[in-house]
Amino acid sequence: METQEKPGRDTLRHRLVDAAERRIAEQGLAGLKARQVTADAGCALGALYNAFDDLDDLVLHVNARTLDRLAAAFDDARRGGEDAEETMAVLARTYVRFALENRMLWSAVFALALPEGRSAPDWYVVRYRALIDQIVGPLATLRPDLSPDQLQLRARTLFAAVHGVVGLFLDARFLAVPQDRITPEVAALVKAMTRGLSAAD
Amino acid sequence: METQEKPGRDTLRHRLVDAAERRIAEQGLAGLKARQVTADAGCALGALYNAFDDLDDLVLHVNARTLDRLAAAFDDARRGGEDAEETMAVLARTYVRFALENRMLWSAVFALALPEGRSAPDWYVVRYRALIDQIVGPLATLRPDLSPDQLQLRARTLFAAVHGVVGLFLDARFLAVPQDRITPEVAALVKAMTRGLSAAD
DNA sequence: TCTTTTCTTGAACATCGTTCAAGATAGAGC
DNA sequence: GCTCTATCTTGAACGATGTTCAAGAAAAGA
Repeated sequence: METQEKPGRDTLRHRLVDAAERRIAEQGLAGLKARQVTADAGCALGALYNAFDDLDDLVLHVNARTLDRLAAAFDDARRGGEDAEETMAVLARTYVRFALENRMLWSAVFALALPEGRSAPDWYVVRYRALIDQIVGPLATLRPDLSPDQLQLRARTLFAAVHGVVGLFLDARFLAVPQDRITPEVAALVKAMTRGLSAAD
Repeated sequence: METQEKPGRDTLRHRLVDAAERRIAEQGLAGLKARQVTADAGCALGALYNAFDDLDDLVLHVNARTLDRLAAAFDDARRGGEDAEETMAVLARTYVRFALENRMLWSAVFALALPEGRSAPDWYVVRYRALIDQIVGPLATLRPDLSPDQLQLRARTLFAAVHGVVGLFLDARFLAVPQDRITPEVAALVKAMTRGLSAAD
């Protein structure tokens, strides 16, 4: 059902994603309204539903961009570390920094709740998997005891754990924590998870 | 602004929380509608706004119940462990089991996004803090090198990390993972985080 | 019993996502 | 150029939603 993306940088689809990205970055996911975003993109309300299935579909495209940017940051970061352990630490710092600098867009990636049963399309999942794969590399060096299958799973666990820490700390619903304490905590978490050689599993 | 809670088990407030809890448990947070919940509770639409400030306010009361039940489960669990390390492992298993058995209600606790700037009331934050405090105990035994302040922070980190793992694994948006693989991963995470004595921080 | 306060009601309002029939536009074939 | 067809565009309309509010009912106090 996903129509071919025309390469043009000035298609309606592109302008809509731009407008939605701005809106989410400024007002958060909840601040994204169909009427507002179509006005920003300079088209009628209904045109949105010709370009995309849904508002959720539009958000998915914004989120894909965000994931791509994080993946690019990971790419740079991976070149920074001397050994695998340092690479892992750099990746963690990169993640924290990215989340802090792109708060709204980053939360939108995880706040979007697809309706019951509807799962993300392949072109979206691919991006998430690419992120995990960047972790598998250094993790494999640090944990030669784990099978490829276990490595894949453990990389996701590590990602999810860091995600949970950053997310729950950023969310001011519960007691707010000074931002400069997040990075050390995440570093401790990652170090503990990667220094697992002495202890089994 | 929070009015006195009358003790009666059959007040309108109580019936509304009951109805909302059922609705969330069955349909998820997104399935909770003002008209539906007031019909279930047997009152008019407007009565909701006399009993509670808001729909969000109602959800907060449902979430408080959920947090109380998790705290009770933690209470039982803490009596189960021989030493501190085992206690911590039991707490982790308890958390995972609780989240799996109360999926919708548990996600509602973290899915509720208060409007910009509005933070949770004290009577709600107290419940979250109580949960963390149950972790601080065994963690203090395992990590005598940490100051009280660092302990409080590290307990939150641990909680948030486990939360992230369970949350991201349950969310079928990204690749789904068999449920029986979650518990071992969380166990490995907790073990790594508590066995930090040899490594610094 | 009268007065005052509190609770209850459901119609009304504003806003939202989404649909759709009608009009505009753009190619394709000749 | 002309015609037919397919696609894009439009904005009014629909149904659902959260919230408000004036009016009436019930309860509480004196």
